[in-house]
Amino acid sequence: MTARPAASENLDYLSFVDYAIAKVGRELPAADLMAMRLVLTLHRVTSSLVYDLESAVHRPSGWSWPGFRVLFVLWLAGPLAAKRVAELAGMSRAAVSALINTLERDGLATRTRAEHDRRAVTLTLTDAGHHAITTAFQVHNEREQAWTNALSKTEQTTLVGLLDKLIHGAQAAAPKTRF
Amino acid sequence: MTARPAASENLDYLSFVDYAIAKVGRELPAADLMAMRLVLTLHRVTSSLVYDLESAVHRPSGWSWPGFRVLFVLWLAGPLAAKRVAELAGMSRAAVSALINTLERDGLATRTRAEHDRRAVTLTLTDAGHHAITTAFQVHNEREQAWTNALSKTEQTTLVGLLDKLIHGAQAAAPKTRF
DNA sequence: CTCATTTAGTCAAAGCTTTGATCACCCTGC
DNA sequence: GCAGGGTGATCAAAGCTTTGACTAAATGAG
Repeated sequence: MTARPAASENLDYLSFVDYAIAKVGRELPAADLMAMRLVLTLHRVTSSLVYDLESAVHRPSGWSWPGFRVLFVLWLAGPLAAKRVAELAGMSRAAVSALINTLERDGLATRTRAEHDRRAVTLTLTDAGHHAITTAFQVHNEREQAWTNALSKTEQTTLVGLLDKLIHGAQAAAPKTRF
Repeated sequence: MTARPAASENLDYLSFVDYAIAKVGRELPAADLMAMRLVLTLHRVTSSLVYDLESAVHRPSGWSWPGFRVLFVLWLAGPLAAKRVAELAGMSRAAVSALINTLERDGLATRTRAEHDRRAVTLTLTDAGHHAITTAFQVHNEREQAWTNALSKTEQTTLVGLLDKLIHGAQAAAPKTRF
């Protein structure tokens, strides 16, 4: 995990983490290098993972990662108000609104005015949308397995536990998480 | 970590993970639920973290998270060709090109034609850019500490180790990671 | 009942992202 | 020395993101 920092000419995306930590340690001795390493690593792992899933699974099928997230929420939590979709998928209401334009155009979801609240819009998966998400999810899940197979079941459980602890602790520290 | 799945009306961004896993387990018994949980959790933790850092630290100072990433790379690895910045910051050359337009306009970085290769462009931090990134990084790092304080030092080390193992394993499995 | 406040959704502006041209330049082989 | 192929940067198109403004509808206080 901490190979000897390479010279700056030989760096790549991953080895840059070690290099950066060594350099910041010299430039700003007061910095918390462990916090820095953790955030940098977390971000790089997740970016690589999302990039891989999007480019290997979703874009070849003609959709985007955000579109997948919306379809996924609608698939599992049924017809929902746009506001609820935004909360569960972790995006703004405006983003859901824009995304639904695309999904509706492609025939995957529909927008209907809600019964009791005429401001609200209810989003529903079409049959085509349901078929699309179940098909896509299976390929998606196979790819997830390819990634997680690098860890034993015990390690996977430990990792999830630590991530849960991290996010619940963060909520307690009251950072601005929107969610 | 696995509270009893809530009814769909009471879900929020975090509890949706448990709900989704329970539901997929019923709908698609062949799915690997642990892989699903790991990816979902990893994505949600990282999104929350990035959103917090961006909205609490970077946007108030007038820059974006991607802009920070470019400045960070230039700060630590010195004047660099645009291509190298793209590799180290984990974005496309086109993205760097667009980002530098903004950074140059704001006086934080400069573009100069490279000596030996007149196609290439060398990116350099201005004094203002250097001051901006060192100031921003310290606030950034304090916020990183607020997050990571939820874990003990031992847990932090374990988490980084597991993330490293995950990404190195993923590279071995040859997914499309770009990096 | 009515006026003020809150809330849902959409739009606009600005920025970042990607892929796929396109142009300029380097470099190797003949 | 020069043609062909490879490479660096930029641009264009399309999509997603955010915040903030705006409309319309629900709600609540008096």
